[in-house]
Amino acid sequence: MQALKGFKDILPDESPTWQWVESTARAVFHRFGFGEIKVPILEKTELFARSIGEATDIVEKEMYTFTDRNGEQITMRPEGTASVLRAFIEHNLQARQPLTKLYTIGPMFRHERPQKGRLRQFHQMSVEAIGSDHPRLDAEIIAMAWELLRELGLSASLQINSLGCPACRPAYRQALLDFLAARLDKVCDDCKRRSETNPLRVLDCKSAHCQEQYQGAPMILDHLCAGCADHFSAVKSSLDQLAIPYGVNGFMVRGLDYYTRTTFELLTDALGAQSAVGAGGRYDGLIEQLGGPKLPGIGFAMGMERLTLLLEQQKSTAVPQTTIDCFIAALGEAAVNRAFPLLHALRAKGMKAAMDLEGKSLKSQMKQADRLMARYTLILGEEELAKGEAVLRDMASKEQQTVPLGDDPATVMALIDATTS
RNA sequence: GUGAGCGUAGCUCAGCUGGUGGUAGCACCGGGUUGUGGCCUCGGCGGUCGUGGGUUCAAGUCCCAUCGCUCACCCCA
Repeated sequence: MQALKGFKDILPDESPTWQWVESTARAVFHRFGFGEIKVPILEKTELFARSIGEATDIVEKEMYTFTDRNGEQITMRPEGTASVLRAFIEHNLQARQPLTKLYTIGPMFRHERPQKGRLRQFHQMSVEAIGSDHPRLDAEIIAMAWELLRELGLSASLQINSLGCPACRPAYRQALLDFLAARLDKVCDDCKRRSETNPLRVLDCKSAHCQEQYQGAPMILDHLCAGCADHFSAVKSSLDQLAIPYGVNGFMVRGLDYYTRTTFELLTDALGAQSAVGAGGRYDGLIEQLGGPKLPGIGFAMGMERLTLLLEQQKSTAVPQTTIDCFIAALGEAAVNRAFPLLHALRAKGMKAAMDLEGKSLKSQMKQADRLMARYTLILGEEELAKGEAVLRDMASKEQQTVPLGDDPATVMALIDATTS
């Protein structure tokens, strides 16, 4: 038996890295005023079709969609935003406060060919701010993503773009299509296809030959309406205020249809082709499109596999090590009988404690203590036991002291506490 | 969906033009140290060579299929 293609077990060795990413993210999100929302993994297929876009690759060929026992078309979420907005609308969250800040963390599913940093079940931290179209909010959101990466000890480059709005994008799109129409016979098959499905993406083609054809192509940033142009320059100056470095990339296009105005990506060069560790943008018409109030919003997602890969790749020392407070090494049946309830008592008092249950040699038990990175080892031998004592060894300094066991097993903990502080 | 590379011990890998699977390293267990970890040293445990066919006297090695992994394209976090 083996896991499905593109599905992966996260083993205990890797868990500390994952937990650290998650706890750091939560801390940052909370500091920026975001609250956690937990949303279902399954939704009606229609939700994703309406938000992400019928013609996108995700909806067209990557979703895990099936008919459930009641004959309903349901889908395992391929991203987080749609579900969060559905919940926002369903529970009228806009009625509680003018600006709603939400994040969710969990698995997403896309049937893609697995690759470095890309799995079929992957994990994202997804962040949404709903209720304002102020450009400072865009900058604040980007700043939060930036700050999270900084606190994780990772570096990435920030690229931003504006995709315009329903007032200016259609005209630009038409101008681009006109431009492409004259050159369609000279470009690669991918570009021919893209000009049908997502013309804005054509300009980002990697082929040098195609790039030659696109010299002088109309650029979205030159076709923004006054409102979008002002918004974009305000976003840029707000980022300047926060001293967050960015590059403007007029080719950057998102794969989801709902984006408007500001879009951004956080890119790394350390993950091969999967260079985006985080990306997002504004989606001002989406909530209304899903049947909710006419409210603007902006959000981003970060890929947890990619973050943990980066941390492991650079052997980050920031990830806290798993250690234990005390290992109890007991020698002989009488000592084990004394140690076993002591172990339980220490744990009940909040201590990370461990002991060997197999009656191994002291040498073996010391090795276990070392492997578990125990701060202390409490050695309970026949001799000490007879005197109601034990030996407490500081594993780093190798200093040992004889300690009274006392009637209450937890006195040992008090002693360790005192020694630690 | 397209293309390329790769599957040998828990992990990292040797294994030549087919001829008995490696005293390999790491990890694990034990001894050296009859009650003291990391270093050292000695020993031990551990393998359906991904799976199924085929060629051959003989296949880890060659061929086909299949599953999986990896990388890139596409797309995307």
